[in-house]
Amino acid sequence: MPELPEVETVMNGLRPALEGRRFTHVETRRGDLRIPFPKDLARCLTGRGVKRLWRRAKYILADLDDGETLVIHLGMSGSMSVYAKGKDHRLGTFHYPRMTQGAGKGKHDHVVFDTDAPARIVFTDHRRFGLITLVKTDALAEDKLFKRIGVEPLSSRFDAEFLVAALKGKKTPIKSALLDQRIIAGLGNIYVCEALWRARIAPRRLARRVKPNEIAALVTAIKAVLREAVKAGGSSLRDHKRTDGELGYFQHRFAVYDRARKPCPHGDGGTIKRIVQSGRSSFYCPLCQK
DNA sequence: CGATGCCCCTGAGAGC
DNA sequence: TGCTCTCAGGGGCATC
Repeated sequence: MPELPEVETVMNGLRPALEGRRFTHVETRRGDLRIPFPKDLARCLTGRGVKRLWRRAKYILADLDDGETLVIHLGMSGSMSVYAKGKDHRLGTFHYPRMTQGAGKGKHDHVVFDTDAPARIVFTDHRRFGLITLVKTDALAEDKLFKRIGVEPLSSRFDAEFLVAALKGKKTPIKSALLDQRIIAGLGNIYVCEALWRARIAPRRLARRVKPNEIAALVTAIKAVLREAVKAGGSSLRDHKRTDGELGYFQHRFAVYDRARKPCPHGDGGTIKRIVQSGRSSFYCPLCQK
């Protein structure tokens, strides 16, 4: 499901329920996700406070007040729902649904976090490709999950010079290189397709054959599409929803993703085509992407 | 090391 | 209605 804009949206939605708050009660249901929950996760989280929430690649990170970080990945189908407890539904600028009976009792609700906001956060993931774990905060960068993660695309370190160097000599198609989290952190299938379309680069081009001026255009396109999508609350296709239950709306602005056989919005008479690259769909316009 | 293919899991939607 | 097939915003691991 979620790429950088969706993860960013979920993280922002969690903020009023988590940041500066304390876990009053935590319950885990089935722990056999991508990696098993740490032993006694529920018991050992209870009573601990969250100092700060942030995002790295497609991970949501909650720094706890005692030197550990709660690490959350939503996989393909994960979501976090926040419910307000008590009379006041409003937490900061967010208006969460009132907690109803059964919140957290669904078939695929794997963890229920109650905090002193007061709020209830429910982690749901029907495909179970997500993960929740704990890592020592000062060892995050060297952790197996993070040590090979590349540059944040919305940071100033991600520029044309960086990407030219990163793609140099790469024999893999440009589409695959952009999906490689060791190079750029947080891009997924949707935003790679959209950025390639904006930069007018065909997804099958070999990375090493893409010219520096095209790479510069690609960097601009990646930053722009991600910023627009974050602003729109991400894209809601199947599973993504915001923590308050509302949908993102960037899917209405897709130029190519999931638009096979539709006209290319560049308006030159091209038609969007779907191809498969390393088992995943790529959407592009054969007329304007060269 | 780099590139590729397969697999993890469940549900939705299409076609028959 | 119900079966079977294909596909899905991710990523790790085995293999060559």
